[in-house]
Amino acid sequence: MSKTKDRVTIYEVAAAAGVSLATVSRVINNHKNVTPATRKKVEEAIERLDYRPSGLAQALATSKSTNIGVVIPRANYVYISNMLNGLTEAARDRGYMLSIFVTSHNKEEAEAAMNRVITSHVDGAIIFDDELDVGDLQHISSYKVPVIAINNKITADKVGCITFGYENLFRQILNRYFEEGDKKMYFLHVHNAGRLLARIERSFVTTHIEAGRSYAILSSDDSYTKTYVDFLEFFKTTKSGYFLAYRDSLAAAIANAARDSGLRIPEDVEILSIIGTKYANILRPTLSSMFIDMQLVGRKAMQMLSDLMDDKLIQKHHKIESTFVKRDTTMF
Amino acid sequence: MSKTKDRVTIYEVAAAAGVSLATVSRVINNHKNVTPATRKKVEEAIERLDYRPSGLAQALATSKSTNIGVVIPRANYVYISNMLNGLTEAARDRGYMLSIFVTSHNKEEAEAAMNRVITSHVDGAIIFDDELDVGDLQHISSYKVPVIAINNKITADKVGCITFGYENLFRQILNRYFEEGDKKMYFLHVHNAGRLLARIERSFVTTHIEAGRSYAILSSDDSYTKTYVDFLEFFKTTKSGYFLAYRDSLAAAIANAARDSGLRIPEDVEILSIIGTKYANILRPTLSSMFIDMQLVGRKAMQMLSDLMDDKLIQKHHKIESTFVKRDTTMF
DNA sequence: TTGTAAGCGTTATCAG
DNA sequence: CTGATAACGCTTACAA
Repeated sequence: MSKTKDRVTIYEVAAAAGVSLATVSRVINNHKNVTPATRKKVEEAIERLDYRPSGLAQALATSKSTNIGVVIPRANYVYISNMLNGLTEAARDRGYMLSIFVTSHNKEEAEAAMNRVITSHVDGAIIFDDELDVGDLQHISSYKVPVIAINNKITADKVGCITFGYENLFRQILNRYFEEGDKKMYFLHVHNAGRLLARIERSFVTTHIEAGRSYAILSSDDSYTKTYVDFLEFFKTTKSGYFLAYRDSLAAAIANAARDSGLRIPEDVEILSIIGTKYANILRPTLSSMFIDMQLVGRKAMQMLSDLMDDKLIQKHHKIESTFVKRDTTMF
Repeated sequence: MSKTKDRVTIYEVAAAAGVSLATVSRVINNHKNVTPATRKKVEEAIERLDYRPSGLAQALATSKSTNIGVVIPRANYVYISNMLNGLTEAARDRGYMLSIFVTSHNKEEAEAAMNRVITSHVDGAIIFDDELDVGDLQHISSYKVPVIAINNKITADKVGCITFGYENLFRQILNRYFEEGDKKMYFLHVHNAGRLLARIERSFVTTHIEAGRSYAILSSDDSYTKTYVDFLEFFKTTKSGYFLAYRDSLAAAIANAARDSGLRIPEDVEILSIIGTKYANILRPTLSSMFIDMQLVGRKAMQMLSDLMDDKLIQKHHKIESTFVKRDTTMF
């Protein structure tokens, strides 16, 4: 049988060191009131037995798990992994581990994830899933789980949030283009790409309507190859336009298709990548893009959560502005 | 004070339903031997009190945490997030959560991470950090933690591994080039980029030596911009070469610098991206690259771990071969 | 079918 | 300074 030796417990250490388990506990928690001599005895026993305390038992006894739950959508976008990176580093610096929960962009799964977060007994949660509403988040925080919501404007008792400043800048870009540019604008609609995109799409529509401009929504798959092929077809008949794509790879698909169709960028075809990453600068033509430093978002979220858990988060809502970087795919 | 109501426990549910806590436990664990009537009473009480069992207490009682520890290097490379994605999905399908531990590429941190994995009481671990050796992994598995090591050929009692088939293919590519190509080869050395790169670099050297060929190692920073600037300089004096770069962004830096220096790809400058991602196909020129499906690696790792935990992993070592895709940056 | 009680591995509150 | 002992919230024989 694969019965390896059972986990060494604090009792065995106590026995080996000839003290009580209480003393061992004091040693591993660096409590004062332990004679150097006994401390040494205990430490040697620990070393000898290769003892590691059980985080589980500690968590149960102290009701602190040093675990942070992170809920993210399943899509493996570069910007999400950037955020995860900021999160992991900030968490590590504070001595927390991260438990990852993935969801799709749908409400049921998001709520199921919530339940798993609750039962998993985390000390706090960072939730990047805009399918959840105030009720859901209040619900989880009623379990004494402080929450930072990302991309979801919600504040409540133990709930803080980080939102992205996209729409203002986006409108500005459009309005400026209405004045100085001359091409018709096309928005790439991606099904189920989350509420952020949906909100931007709405901005796109209303800004056009307010300006009395015509526009078009193009339905797209969230895949480079498919989009590339579609646009090769598209550019057979349409020879110019200003295209707004959700992410770099989609924007690149349009750029590549345009070039391969003999169109000039940005003279004939202009493209804006809405959620830019570092690839916007690596791809050729370099992509004009809107940008948010997701690594920063991750770090900030962890910092806010940390404050929230200590009951000293004053600014419960933090807004991170996006920036616009003009590169080769737009005129301005 | 922020004293929200305390967590509802199984006792309160039992009291509310007028049964004992054992019965409640049976209900939440779907044990048979519970009258529909009592089951209903209990379920109503659960609903009414909005009760969620504590995963912590369950884990302690059953010594199963349904948690898998994942150790990954801190670098936020696309291929790592791809793997993470495969991992998260496979884990979710099996009802596990993932606890993430990040390390840098150094042995001490890796060992510290090991300790955290051990105390965190996970049911199994997936370790993608090639700084650890057999001893370290045996050590963790002596705590009854089954382990799958990725990119590290180690098998032991409760240890399985996934390795990458890189070197053979790599040597093949080089040897073929020795026959048909004519440029001098340059290997981009990146400091602290892990043992996989180091191993490939060694292959590079020995293959050249065996063939009696001269070569060069170029020291590089792991940054697109820095590499791009360096190569702009480099191409002022050197006008041709076959360059081997660790990842897509570095390969793109060379390609862009070459083009911006008026050099032709692949006639003057050839480039191979060693760890290709989907961007190899998006970038222009498209990058010839070696490729491993890291999402698959993640899924496979989870599957092997799952088998290992059930004591029915027969093939403890699984090798995943890389493939070579010729694209625009090489002649063949 | 249901209840009682002994763990699971710690921490923490008392006495001593 | 150290040692009993009661939690922490749940599972699981064993009894009833």
